[in-house]
Amino acid sequence: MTDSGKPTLLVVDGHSLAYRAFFALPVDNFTTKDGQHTNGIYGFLSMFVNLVTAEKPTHLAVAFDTSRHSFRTDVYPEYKATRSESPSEFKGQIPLLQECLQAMNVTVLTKEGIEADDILATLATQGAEQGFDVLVCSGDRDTIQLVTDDVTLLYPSVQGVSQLKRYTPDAVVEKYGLPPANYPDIAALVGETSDNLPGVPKVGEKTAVKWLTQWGTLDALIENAEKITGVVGGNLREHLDDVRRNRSLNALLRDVELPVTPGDLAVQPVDAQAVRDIFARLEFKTLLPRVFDAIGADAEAVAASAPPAVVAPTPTELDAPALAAWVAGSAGEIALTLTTVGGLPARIGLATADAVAEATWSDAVAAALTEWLTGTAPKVIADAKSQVKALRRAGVRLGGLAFDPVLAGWLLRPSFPDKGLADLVDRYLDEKLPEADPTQLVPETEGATAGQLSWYCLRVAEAVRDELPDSVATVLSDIELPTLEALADMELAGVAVSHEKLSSFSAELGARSEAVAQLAYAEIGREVNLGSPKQLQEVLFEQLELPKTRKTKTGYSTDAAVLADLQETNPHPFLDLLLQHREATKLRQIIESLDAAIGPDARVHTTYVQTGSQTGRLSSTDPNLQNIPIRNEESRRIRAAFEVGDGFETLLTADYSQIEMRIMAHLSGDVGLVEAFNSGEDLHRFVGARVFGVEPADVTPAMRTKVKAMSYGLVYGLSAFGLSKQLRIEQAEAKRLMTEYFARFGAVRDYLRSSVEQARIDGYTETIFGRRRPFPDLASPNRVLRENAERAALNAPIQGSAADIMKIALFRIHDELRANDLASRVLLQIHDELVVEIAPGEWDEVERIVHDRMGDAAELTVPLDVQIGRGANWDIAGH
DNA sequence: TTGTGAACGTA
DNA sequence: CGTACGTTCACAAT
Repeated sequence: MTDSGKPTLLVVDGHSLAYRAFFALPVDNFTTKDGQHTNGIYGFLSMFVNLVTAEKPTHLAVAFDTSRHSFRTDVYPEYKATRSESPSEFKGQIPLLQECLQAMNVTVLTKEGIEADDILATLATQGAEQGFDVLVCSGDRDTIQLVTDDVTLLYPSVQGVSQLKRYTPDAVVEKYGLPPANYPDIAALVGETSDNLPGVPKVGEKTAVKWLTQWGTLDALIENAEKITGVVGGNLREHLDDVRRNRSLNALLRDVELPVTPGDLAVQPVDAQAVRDIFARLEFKTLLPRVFDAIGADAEAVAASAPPAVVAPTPTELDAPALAAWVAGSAGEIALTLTTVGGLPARIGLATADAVAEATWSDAVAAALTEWLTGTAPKVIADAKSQVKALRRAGVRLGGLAFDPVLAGWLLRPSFPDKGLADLVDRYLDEKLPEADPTQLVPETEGATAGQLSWYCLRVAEAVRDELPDSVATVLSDIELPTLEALADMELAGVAVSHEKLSSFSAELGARSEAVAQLAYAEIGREVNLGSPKQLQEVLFEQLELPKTRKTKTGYSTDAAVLADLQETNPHPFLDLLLQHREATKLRQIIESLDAAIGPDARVHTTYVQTGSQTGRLSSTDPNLQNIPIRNEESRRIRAAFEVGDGFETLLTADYSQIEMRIMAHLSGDVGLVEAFNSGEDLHRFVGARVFGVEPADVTPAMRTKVKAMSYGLVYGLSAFGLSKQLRIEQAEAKRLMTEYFARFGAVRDYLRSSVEQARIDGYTETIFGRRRPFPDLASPNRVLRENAERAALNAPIQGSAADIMKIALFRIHDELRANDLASRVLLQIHDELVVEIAPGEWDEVERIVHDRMGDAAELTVPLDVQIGRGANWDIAGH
């Protein structure tokens, strides 16, 4: 009810608003477990709830189009004909949205051959006549004609569906210069491209308004068309038929026969149970209370429909012998959780389907459980690596790791940002994992105990398993879990890093960067913060008046590529000094953080995040040891600080050469590329010879550089534009290069194309070993999103297969070293490289194991080439 | 104190 | 307008 005391009728165009929401919301975050997209539904309902909350209508209806076919297409078959078919991902959401609205007891109106806006027009007209304040919410501009003193249009702004612009008669006049009733006249003259209604050429809003103001009505204008001078006048006379047609089509019907009248549309409380059911299917959680609040719901019905609250059982506290007996008496899988303090076990909690037990960790507990813990009895552990490490620190090597729901959840949805047990409980059980509020000294809610965590872990594991395709389950059991065990040992081992080497280098760089900074200040006559892109922009582009090149979100780029470009076109001593300063401070910063990470054992222990990538690679944090510099001579001094540890003889490095190109050769079966790898010739020389039509011996360094960039670029979905930029050559030449390349290695292109096409059909890509990565955006109507997805989908099977192969090699080496009682151990993995610490006298045997297990990790149509290096530090070993 | 963007290191 | 990562700093918002 409005201030005027009149009832308020809100009528909404469901189709157009859901369509806008569909484009506005990222599909990744709005896809159910079954793969149903819900972004349009969610976006619409969210906006709808806000609208109802803000406007508090007393009467309510939502109208939908039935199909593209309408009385308008009967009259003018080309109507909306240029509109691309709305994507099937969107269309499938409409029936579900209507189901939601029905559950909310909101009247849904459709009529064959009639568009939603005609229904709105009819209800608005009737509503105004019957004394309602009417609100029309639509994304179609034609509804402007409905605006009167009693009818207000709410129109979504460009920023998104959440921002609605209010069109009252005054607002329409302000925006268009004419009252609402004249809007269709303007639109008829200007035309509407999205509806495929061409208007008068060269006539825009301004001219249309001028004419209509002058002549009063469209009919008067048409009658006086002869009097209009100039080219536009001629255009008008030539297109009078179009104008008449437009005007007749953009007039909304106000007398559609409907099964209801505004009076029938009184807002009713939602059907709590039905809303809960459909929202559960769509996996909407936060929306539920918002709908109950906004539309209203019977409190009792809401309570009655709520699923019974799930409360974790209270664990039984047991002593060591009782716990051992509990384990012995339990059949099947047992979930295990160790809470830790300082990296050592603190409490142990166990759960089966019907019992939960826990105990404080002690030597007695460890002793009582050792047989079970180290044996093959199957255990389920969430985020197992940290707990496996804690147990190893306590002297127990866990056996029988059967399942990790966190790893499994990541394999199912590698893009999901949070993947801990709490997120899985939320997603797969639709429950909340009790967590103590860390900001409160005395938390209101207690966090789950070790036993309860195990109880949740076991239930989540069951739910996740249900969703796991066999091939993905195999990746988990045959690749990820064995890898986890190897990573735990690598992290515990750490790598010896020389504080002395680092600190002297750091001091050197510190002095240099200070000296360079002073020289740079002298060049520009003042001191600025050389690390501040903002201040640098001022210096470069204002003070020195250098040409502005690449834009960033916040201004102009000052990155190394831009500075190098500027140095070529507008040499200035400041540029070189700035680059030198950047380099020195960057190196110093890397050194400092590395130095800070050296532990009391003089070693650095990184953490490998097994769920850290979307492709299957590992990532490394605290510190990241996968991005230690190597590119230039100076930075290699950092690698020289990674040394063989006390009690060991030397370091070994082993890396795959061109593994991604080899995988490409294998997957594409390209005869030329396969031959390249089997010929023993240098890959880029071989490819260059083919592409440029010369003998391998005659391939110049420039030719080699080009095909090398091309080959690597292929794996990333490189374009001619990108290639030309990277090689600093003309786009035409880059294009020619690509054409020549594909003429010789056509199967490569065929493979890349078909793999993206297959991914579009399946909705995911797959590696050689069955690891999947979903790509919902391949179906996106948004070109940028779609093309980004295409490049990522092209790369995923290649990068992912390489990651699989390296993981397999890694755990087999790890396992074989242990099985053969060798003290040598793997320390680091850098995607295609391993660093191994060799114990005295073990070089020969370990070298053979590493070489062979890396070489036979996968059976490809081309050999896997492995390069081995040896040295007292990483720099020497890496050569 | 926290979040974001630019920049830059690796494969 | 080339994929996949993590870290640091400056700067703005809080």
